[in-house]
Amino acid sequence: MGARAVSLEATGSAAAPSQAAETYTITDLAEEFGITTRAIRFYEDKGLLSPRRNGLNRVYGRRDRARLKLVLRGKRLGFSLADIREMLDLYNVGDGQHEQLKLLQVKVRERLAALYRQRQDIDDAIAELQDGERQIETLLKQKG
Amino acid sequence: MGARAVSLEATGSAAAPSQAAETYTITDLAEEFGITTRAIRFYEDKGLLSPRRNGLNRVYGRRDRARLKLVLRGKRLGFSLADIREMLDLYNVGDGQHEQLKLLQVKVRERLAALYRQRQDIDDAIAELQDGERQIETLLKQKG
DNA sequence: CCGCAAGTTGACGTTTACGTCAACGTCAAC
DNA sequence: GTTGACGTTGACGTAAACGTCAACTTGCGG
Repeated sequence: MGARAVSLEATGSAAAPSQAAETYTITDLAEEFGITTRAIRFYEDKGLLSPRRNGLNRVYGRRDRARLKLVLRGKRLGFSLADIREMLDLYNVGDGQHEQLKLLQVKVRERLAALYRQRQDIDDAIAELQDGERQIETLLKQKG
Repeated sequence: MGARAVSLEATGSAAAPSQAAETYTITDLAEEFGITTRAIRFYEDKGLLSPRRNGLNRVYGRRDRARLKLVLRGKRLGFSLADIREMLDLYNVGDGQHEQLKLLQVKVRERLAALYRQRQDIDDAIAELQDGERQIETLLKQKG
């Protein structure tokens, strides 16, 4: 269908500074962030995004784009989509209120604790593997 | 059925130092290593173990137990069961020959490289989250 | 007026390492 | 003789985050 309809000036234009609405198609965002359209629709299914519609077509505004950015950031930090959804929901209810901040703080600290544990596990594994590597080299020198 | 049949002296006895065969039932091993019998059977399905049989019942010897130990060690180090199978197979073909050692070395180095990358990612995430934590605290102090 | 590219929904497939039945066998004890 | 603990195989379920496919719809370029 015609998805390129509305997005006349997605990346900023020379003339017409009117900034009418700053909208994006699903492929605009997919390309910008290096993900697939399927992923974006999946996020919507999970309640992380809720773009407007032009008929059937999804129309993303600046806030949608910002939300997507937060989603990807959350993923990079290792949060599950469910976690991310929860955090985003919090921010949209009271918009940065005390309670929400507290909860976010809890989430962040939990994630940090998990990451510390993970790093410890990895360090242990690295140590063990380095040991193994040395042993292999010794064997290779002996019999190799 | 009768699984406790053969395993008269699994953990070493006072009399009868004959050490007849040193066999274990599946639950012996499961309990010793803190895993489920289902897991052990699963490993067998994947070709990681191949205990003898007493009729239908699995009978594990010392070598089986050693292999299982290696499997669990491999898992701790982050190898997939397929990887572990490959490595175990290598060790049983030529039993520690040059070629096998070389291949094992490659595997170990690959795994190390992956772990270094993972640790870097985790460190990045930790830094970002610590940053976020500070910002949250600042906001909480400001607006309390 | 037609085709094609881009969009849509919905359903099923993928991967890994098991968990969870179901339905059954069997041996030792009570 | 039956209960109960332990064993067996086989099949299906789970979780996460999408990929892939099918079957359509729609609007713009030519």
